[in-house]
Amino acid sequence: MADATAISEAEWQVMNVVWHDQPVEAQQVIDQLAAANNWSSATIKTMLHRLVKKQVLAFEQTGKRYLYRAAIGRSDCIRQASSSFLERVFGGAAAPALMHFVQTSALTADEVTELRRLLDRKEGKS
Amino acid sequence: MADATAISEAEWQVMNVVWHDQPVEAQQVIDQLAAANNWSSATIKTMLHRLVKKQVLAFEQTGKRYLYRAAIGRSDCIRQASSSFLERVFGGAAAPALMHFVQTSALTADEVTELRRLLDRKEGKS
DNA sequence: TGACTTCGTTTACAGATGTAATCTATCCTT
DNA sequence: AAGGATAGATTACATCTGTAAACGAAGTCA
Repeated sequence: MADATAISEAEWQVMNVVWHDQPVEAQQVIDQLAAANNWSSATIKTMLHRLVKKQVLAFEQTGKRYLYRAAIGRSDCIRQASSSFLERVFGGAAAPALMHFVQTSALTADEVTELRRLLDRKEGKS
Repeated sequence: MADATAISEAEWQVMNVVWHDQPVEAQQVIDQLAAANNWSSATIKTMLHRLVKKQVLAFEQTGKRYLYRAAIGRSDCIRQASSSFLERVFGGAAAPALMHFVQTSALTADEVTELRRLLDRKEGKS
């Protein structure tokens, strides 16, 4: 099944930090995730390593340390994860998924407005 | 990480058949999935077995055969998978996820209308 | 009633994942 | 320059997943 870029649960957490703070040193990732997840620093190092091997992360060496940065855009990964989720859980049907999220989420008035705007645009196009 | 009920990719396929045709015999599942996924019948039997062990599936024995039926509602699983997806990919923020899906999906006019209706209701409540 | 078929159970095995200890090379400090 | 701290690499290991063959019991057909 392995899609081109399959990022696991734990790896997503690491990548989210990377995308946010890029470029980052391992230590920064550790600072942000170790305590929160009760992970040892070794665990995070392993994940960084695996992400590099999967070519989701790239790094540039400065002296002894590495500076990591994403090799794949966050939006690409989101696209891929979303479509895989959609396929798996909703058989690929976006509408039911949307309805589910609309009904089960707390949305601010602004968010509702924005969504409505996107829907309008959508309608115009069809 | 294993949430109460973690259903894997392949298992979702099986469950989708079960929820749809419930109660089902193994053979029915095999008929619907084996060819499409290029799975041997043994593979599907394994998945049924594992789902029973995970208590996602229940069965009732009639003679030699089993009649399987879901032990967990589809909507419960959807809720759980959706929230896990949301957490993992969007850090739990529903609005960005919704926007993503609205923008990247093809929606019929009816679906758009329905979504708008749900949003209206949402707004009324806040 | 014996042979064949079929269904569920067991066993198998490789790769992915979560989780981490250990090793090694290197940089900083005294 | 020697010693300690540290970063990345290597090794470890249990569990989960995908995928399936093999096995044993039971129903079916001739």
